[in-house]
Amino acid sequence: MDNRISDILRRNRLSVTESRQKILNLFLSNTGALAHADIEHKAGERFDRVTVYRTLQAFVEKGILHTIPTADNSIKYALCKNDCFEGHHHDNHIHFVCSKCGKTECLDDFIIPAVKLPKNYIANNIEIVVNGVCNNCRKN
Amino acid sequence: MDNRISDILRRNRLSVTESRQKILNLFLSNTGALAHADIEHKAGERFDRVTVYRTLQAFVEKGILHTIPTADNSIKYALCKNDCFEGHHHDNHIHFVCSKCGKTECLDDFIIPAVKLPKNYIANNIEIVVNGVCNNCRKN
DNA sequence: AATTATCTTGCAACATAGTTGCAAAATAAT
DNA sequence: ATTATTTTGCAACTATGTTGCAAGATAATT
Ligand SMILES: [Mn+2]
Ligand SMILES: [Mn+2]
Ligand SMILES: [Zn+2]
Ligand SMILES: [Zn+2]
Repeated sequence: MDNRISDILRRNRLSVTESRQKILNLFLSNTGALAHADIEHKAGERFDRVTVYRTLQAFVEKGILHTIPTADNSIKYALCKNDCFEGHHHDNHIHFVCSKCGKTECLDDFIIPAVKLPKNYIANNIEIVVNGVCNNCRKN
Repeated sequence: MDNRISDILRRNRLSVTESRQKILNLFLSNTGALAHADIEHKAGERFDRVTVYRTLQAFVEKGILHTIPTADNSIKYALCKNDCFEGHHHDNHIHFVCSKCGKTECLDDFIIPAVKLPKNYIANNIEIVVNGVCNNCRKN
């Protein structure tokens, strides 16, 4: 399999195994976020449910993937772009869910704006999920 | 039970039953959002799981409650303040989750700001959930 | 107020999502 | 090549959510 993939795994001190390579490959060769179920079935390949759970969990811990909470209460996973590492995520960008094609995207260049809060409230993390119609679906 | 409660139910064309009154009362006498589990056990009272699901669902449909998606992928429910009605919610405010006391609040007066999106993207709905420390917990 | 019609509830049974312990298999270290 | 460590898959389990249906409660009608 791709060399880049085993590099990423080794860099994060994860032993390179077949399922980790295949699951990571799904994210690298896919734009958009994936749900657990997507991964479990993807491409005819079938991984054990438990392995998928543990792999996603490991990837999130290591800062390879981040989670996206969506309105329908299903977690999606997407690649971290740059400066995330073990236990320290910096994925402060807007997420977009298209109601036509269902795709969930990271809008990596669209920074979370400052939000006003009541007096003495402290913000640590701000999640913004926009639901709407993406460029592609608007045209068709 | 409180008169106001049966009024709300009748106004929404819901027959006034004991469980609906008790569950609605929980929200009226409680600041902050409640999760399904909170409601199921609340105050020694025990309602059947199925009844709680169906009641919450009915209240959301009627515009009495709205849902709040949280980062840990658990839905919370909170009262709609004003102009929500059957199938048309207008709860476009910020939600705040305190990481100390765990309380989830509707910041009803804190309007969702406009967010920049890529060209040709259309926003229909914007969810903002802020995680941090509330006024109360900051002082202690 | 009594009867009838409609709606709601609780139970059982089911479906799906997620977790844990453990032996076997795979990977990494020596 | 051998040993040590990590990961996997299975089974068994818990938690969460859904559906059909008969019995009970509420609302409408007389
Ligand atoms: Mn993202
Ligand atoms: Mn709210
Ligand atoms: Zn789209
Ligand atoms: Zn607090």
